[in-house]
Amino acid sequence: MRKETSTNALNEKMMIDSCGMSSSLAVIGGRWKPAILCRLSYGTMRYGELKKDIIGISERMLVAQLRELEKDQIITRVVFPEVPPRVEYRLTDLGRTMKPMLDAMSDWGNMYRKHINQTQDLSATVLQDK
Amino acid sequence: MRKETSTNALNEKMMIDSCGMSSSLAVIGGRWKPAILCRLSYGTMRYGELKKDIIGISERMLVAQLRELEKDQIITRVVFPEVPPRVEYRLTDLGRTMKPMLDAMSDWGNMYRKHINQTQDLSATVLQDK
DNA sequence: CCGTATCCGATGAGATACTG
DNA sequence: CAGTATCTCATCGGATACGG
Repeated sequence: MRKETSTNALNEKMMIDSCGMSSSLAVIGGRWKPAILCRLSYGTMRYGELKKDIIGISERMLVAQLRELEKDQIITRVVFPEVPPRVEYRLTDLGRTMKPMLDAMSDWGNMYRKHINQTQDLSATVLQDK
Repeated sequence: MRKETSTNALNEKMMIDSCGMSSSLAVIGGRWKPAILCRLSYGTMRYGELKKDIIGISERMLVAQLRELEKDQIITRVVFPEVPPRVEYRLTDLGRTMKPMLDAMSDWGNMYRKHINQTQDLSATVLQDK
């Protein structure tokens, strides 16, 4: 970034050069984490609510992604010793610091989709800016 | 955004709920695209420069990622009809609109890594904010 | 209600050798 | 110089059945 001295042959260097983006992607990447984070950013949710709300996710994947986010200290899992059992998930303080990043990604993604749809509609099969 | 559409027609709803994040991740996600985008955000680069600079990437993956970014209209590939051949890659106007998002991701990722390293150093085996 | 366990196909990604 | 072509293995993600 500042200078590209490629004398260091470590992948660690590559990650530093990638400006922390790789670290962010390691936490929020994957198919389902955006959906989970987007929902929890609005507040606490129960397991069943997440499962019902995120259309198409399997229980296996939901649990796996929640466990990863918990391990990464982005969310917390609160178990209520009741019958029937109840488990709530919420963002940690660290998780809430993601908001500017999530907003930026959401904004650009929406803009990008509109742009792609427009160019597709206008030029149909022809890509004239290539 | 690209490849999920075939299996489940309801995924469209999920992606809208995910606030465009999925669209962004479809474009910038993956192991090598952060490294490529980060470098091209500083200006034009030749194929060989990218290959030399991004430690550990195989030619196969470099070409594949560049082709995807080109298809997504994020970068352009400029071929100079010279001997020896020369090919330059640069961001498109659309690609340059990613900067706020890339910066936000970079900033959060760097902050996150510092945070994780600190809590590891300080609390060792104990996680007290759980 | 809130998960695990198991199986399996699709995709991502690395190594190596070759080419216009 | 700037790529292709194959082969291979690891990981991601889906379906289904079962467990506390």
